[in-house]
Parts: sequence; C-alpha cells; structure tokens
Amino acid sequence: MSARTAQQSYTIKEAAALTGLPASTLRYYETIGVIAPISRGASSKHRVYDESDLDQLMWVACLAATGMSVSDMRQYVANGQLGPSAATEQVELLAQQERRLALEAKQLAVRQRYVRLKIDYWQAVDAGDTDRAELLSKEARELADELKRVKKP
Amino acid sequence: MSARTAQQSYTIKEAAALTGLPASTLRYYETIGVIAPISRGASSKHRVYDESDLDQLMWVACLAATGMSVSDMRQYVANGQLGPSAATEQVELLAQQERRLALEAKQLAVRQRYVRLKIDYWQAVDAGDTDRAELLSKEARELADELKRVKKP
DNA sequence: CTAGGAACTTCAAGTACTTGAAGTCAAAAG
DNA sequence: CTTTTGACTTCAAGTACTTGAAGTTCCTAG
Repeated sequence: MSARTAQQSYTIKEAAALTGLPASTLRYYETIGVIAPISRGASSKHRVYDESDLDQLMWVACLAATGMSVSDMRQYVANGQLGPSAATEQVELLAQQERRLALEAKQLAVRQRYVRLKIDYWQAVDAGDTDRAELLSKEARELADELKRVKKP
Repeated sequence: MSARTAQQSYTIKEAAALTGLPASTLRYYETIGVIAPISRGASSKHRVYDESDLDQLMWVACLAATGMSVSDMRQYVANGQLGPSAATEQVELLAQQERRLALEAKQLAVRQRYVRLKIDYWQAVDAGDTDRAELLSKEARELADELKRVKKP
C-alpha cells in the first residue's frame, strides 16, 4: 500500500455497471441497510464508491442473484464483515453462484433458440409456407420439453 | 385432427412445470388478463389447461423472461389471437427480444468469468499465495472495465 | 465566468409478483 | 363409503424493487 495506490473511486453509475445492479437498487440497498452507507463527495451529495464498497456490492449481487432475501443478506453481510477468515465459505458460496450462472446460461441458450425458431415460424406463416410453419411449430414444442428438463435439476 | 387426438389436459402444477412459471404467477397472469381465463373442471373450481393454453403460456413465459412488461404482454398476446395477419409485427418484436437476449448472454459471460476469477482469488488467499492473489485481483479489475463497456452500446 | 445539459439527489407511488390464511375438492387408503 | 392427505381455490397483505417528479450538482463549451 504505497502512496501510488491512489484509492480508485467510482460514481454510482460505474458501480452499477460493475456489479450489474441498477443504480436505483444500489440506493435501495443502502436505505434498507443491506450495505453500509456510502461516503459522499466533499462538495456534493453524490455517492462515491471505493474498492471495498465495490467488493461488498459484488458480494451482495451474488447473494441476491442466488435468491437470498434482503433480510438474510443484511444478516449475512454483517457476519461477512468479520474478515478473510471466512475464505473457505466465500469459495463455497462463489462456487454455488458459478453453478447457478452455468444453469442460467443454459436456460438462456434454450430461450435464444426458441425465439429464433418462433421468428422462423412467423416468417414461414407470412410467406404462406404452411408445411414449414407446422414443422417449426413441432420443433418449438420439442424445445419446450428441453426447457422443462433444464429447469428442475 | 382425428378422434385419436384426445385433447391432453393439465393441472396448474403441470402447467407450471412445463412453462417454468410458478403456479402463483399463472393465476396472477390470468387475473390481470395477460392470458385468457382458463376453463375449470366440471365438478371442481380447479383450472384445466389444454395444449393451446400451454402454447400461449410458454409464449408469455418467454416474453416475461426477456423483460417485457405485463401490459405489453397483454397487448402482444391480444395481437397473437388475431391470427397470422399480425405476423410482421410478431417478427419485429421477436427480433427485438433476440437482440436483448444476445446482450444478456454477453453480460452473463462476463459475470461468469468474474466469478471464476474471484474463486481463484480466494483460493489463492486461502493458500497464502499473495502474489497470485494480487495478480488475480488486478485481472478482476480489468474485467470490470470490460463489463462497463458491454453495458452501454 | 456563466450557460446548458447530463447525472445526481430524495421521496412517494407504482409494478410484478409472492406468501399466508382460510377454506374446498380429489384421489388413495382403510 | 368414509377418512385423510395434499393440491387446489380466493383474497389480502407483504416484498423487492422501479419509476416519476422535482429539485441539486457536475462538467464541458462558449
């Protein structure tokens, strides 16, 4: 930690981009106490986020993404303040998040295929190609089964 | 459409499993008019879903998953009822969803890389490998810039 | 230095579900 | 046929954001 490390700071918009949470949610989390109050600019009321704020936020974003309730998150972050001794637990939860993201990616891919199929379908309908439309309709139904399968496990 | 096609029917739970939407949401969509009223059992008040209901629901589920508002969905499904005359409009909206999904996929990919990096980071910390931890921390920051860039365009 | 517009602020109201309570109905077990 | 278990029903209230209005503050250009 030399003088060279000039503590990066970020606006709320940048923090939002980095964490993937909308700025409105960042403010919301702060007002309800999920995250600690963010320091403000010397001559303004604007929030100024530093690296540790970002770390905390990214962490909260992970918990939120896994479906944890805000009251649980508040509790959990309060516990998490205790330091790096919880490294193992951190990794555990991050690994969980990784699996969740992998599942999300799968579901997204299926949805993308479905939308593409529906586009083709309507274009076939538009072109009066009934046979092709029916074929695509059937394909879409098969895809629906796949979507069903990817949801549960 | 022969007599063999004995119109499959489904309970709300099955419909929920097929569409990926919770049963509560299926009821909710019905009460606010996003989907048409579902017919009820002869001797009960229970909803009975048929194939076309499922088609409609699967469709709505896709729209919802891509972030369309309920009032837009209501409008959209109403158009869909009109038959193939609205085909062009359907394709237009679907293409929009497709672009949205592509963006979502990009953002998801970055988040996946970020989580992986954080896992590696905490494992390095856990192993006492300070150099590697610092390197990974720096990589994470570079990735953050990338995430920032993918948001805007 | 001073406009003007973008980005920030708070606060209140709206949206999209979600959950809980209290009751009805259905299918298998006895 | 009756009982029990569990899924279904409505309705009201709760949750987690989200959006809009009205007002600062920052920044870039003139």
